[in-house]
Amino acid sequence: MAKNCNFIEKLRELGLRPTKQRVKICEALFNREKTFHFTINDLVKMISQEMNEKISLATVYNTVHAFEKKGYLKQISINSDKSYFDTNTSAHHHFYDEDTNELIDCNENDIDSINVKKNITGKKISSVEVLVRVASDNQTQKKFN
Amino acid sequence: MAKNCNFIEKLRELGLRPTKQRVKICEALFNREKTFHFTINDLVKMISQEMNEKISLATVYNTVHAFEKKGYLKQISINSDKSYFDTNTSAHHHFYDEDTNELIDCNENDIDSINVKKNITGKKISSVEVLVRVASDNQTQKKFN
DNA sequence: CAACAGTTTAGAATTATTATAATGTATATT
DNA sequence: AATATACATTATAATAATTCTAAACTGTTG
Repeated sequence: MAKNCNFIEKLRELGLRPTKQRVKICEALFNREKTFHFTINDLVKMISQEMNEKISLATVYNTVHAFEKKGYLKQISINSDKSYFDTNTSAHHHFYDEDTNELIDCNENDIDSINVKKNITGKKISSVEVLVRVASDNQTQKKFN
Repeated sequence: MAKNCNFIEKLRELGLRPTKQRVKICEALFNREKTFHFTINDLVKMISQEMNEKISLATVYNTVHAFEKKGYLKQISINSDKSYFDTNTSAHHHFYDEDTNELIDCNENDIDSINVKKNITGKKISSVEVLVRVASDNQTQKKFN
């Protein structure tokens, strides 16, 4: 952590102007040892509280989406109510704790590699994601018809 | 397909009053041969256009969520922008066509069973879902730091 | 340092969903 | 069958997440 990367250079390489807002957001997201999972709301709160900086909500959305488009952030699908992002953009899976709404990374060894046997003509697989939901108690499923 | 199940009885068994709106929604959802994927919006449109019935948006939300809570519908996580439901509540995986936003069921044979080796103490696995995204062209991922 | 294109911003607009409170209706009881 | 009551439906308002807009601002290039 605190690699103090030259975010200005990084941003420039991406073709994004290194504005002070973007650099701050980089510091918030990428100056970390561990993978970071967040919602836009988390991030805005973090920046304003921990970093004592006010960045417009729209700018945070723009920037996060710009980073996502460039492949430096990944969007994670959980239950639709919230939209999570992940600083770990490599192919990896997640545990989702339904009790605490916490998202946990899977290591490579936690899940055997997925073997997709179906092929859709004209399409390439762009990702294979596994979401393992865990909870204290389990519910059973029924069939209607 | 027109199994013409007795939805009134079914609803009653669930402890849900068989109102005409609920029966209509059952007809829209469960009178089908194949699994059906939909958003609330799709469903409302279908009911008003194809079935020529006007059911309040709030009622559709309430009813779909009631069915989900009872385990007769399943919510599927894709990209957060839309919330899909599935009439197939058994454990199964999905393909998601990023070009057309279409959701396709996986058969049992399309993906080998997932072996989850990690164990979270005090938690049970409540589901394991795989989402295979497909698209015409592929993007590569990069690392920021 | 001037000019320009790309950015930020506050606030409005949009979209999805949930809450509210009045009205309606299925069901059990008479 | 009429009635009471609890549960449902509805239109509308409220909330939340996200995107749009248009004006002001700022990196960058020359």
